[in-house]
Amino acid sequence: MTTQSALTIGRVAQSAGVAIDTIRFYEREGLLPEPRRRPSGYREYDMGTVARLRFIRRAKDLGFTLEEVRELLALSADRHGGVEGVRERATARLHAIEERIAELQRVRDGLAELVEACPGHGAPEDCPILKALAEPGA
Amino acid sequence: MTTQSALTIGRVAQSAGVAIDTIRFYEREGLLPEPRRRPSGYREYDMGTVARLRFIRRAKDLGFTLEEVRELLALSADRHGGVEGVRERATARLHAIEERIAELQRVRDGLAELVEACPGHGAPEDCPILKALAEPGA
DNA sequence: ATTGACTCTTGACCTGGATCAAGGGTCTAG
DNA sequence: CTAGACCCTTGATCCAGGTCAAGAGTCAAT
Repeated sequence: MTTQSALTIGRVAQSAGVAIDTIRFYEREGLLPEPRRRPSGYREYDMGTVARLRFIRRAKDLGFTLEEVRELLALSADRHGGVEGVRERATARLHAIEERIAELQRVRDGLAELVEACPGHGAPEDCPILKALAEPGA
Repeated sequence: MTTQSALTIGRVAQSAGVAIDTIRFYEREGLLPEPRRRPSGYREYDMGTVARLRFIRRAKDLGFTLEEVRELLALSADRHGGVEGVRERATARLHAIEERIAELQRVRDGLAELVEACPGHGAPEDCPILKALAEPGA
């Protein structure tokens, strides 16, 4: 069992490795539910929130936007049918990443060719990099 | 020789394939010099500006930031020593792109593994994607 | 009891690269 | 001459994902 001890926002932030402001921001954005409050107004959390914040961080590391994370969180709470949605979103993300990689590879190849062809000295007119940038073609 | 006929901002925008607002924005940002003006205040350009805008667009397509483009433009005007700088910047950009590709490939591999392992149905607790996002590890 | 660390709210600000709106002047084809 | 397309300036707005500041209240250790 994870504990239900009351954590302050500062402790949660520490445990989850995010900034305090980020937690309040996520709350406003609907990624975290509104927490209980002490009579003084202080937010009270438990370890579940820490886990949820780590979930968010990991999803972000996988390239999901906060909007997509919101969806994933909703789907993960859906006991019937949520898993299909999760798999769909992950697949879509995977394809997007693959497209981005392919695009970057094209850019890299083009740039690598230019760098190789450039002697690194001489007149600007003879620099293939500058010529490629200046030429009307492509 | 390229012509020195006076072009309005609209024609330049059309020829270079950018928005009028973008041209004024680049001028403010120092990527384009302040142009001559008609008595009415209308900006007047020549084909050199069109070429310069195309240079900027191509450099952006290669992943250079506007700040870097500014540098490239300065270097391209430096008849002595500019080429070394250009090659350096291009090499740096190339390395940054390669790092970004490697990073995305790691993300892709991680995500692909999860998607493959996920049956696409069943309970959320059994979904490897959700488990990976929820687990404390890594 | 005090003090220093913590938390609260509201609301502004940041990056990069534009893009748009409002309100007004200019140019040109017919 | 006039209509409509074009251009001018200033300043606001957008996107995502936070980050910061001010001013005030609270908590815990000494």
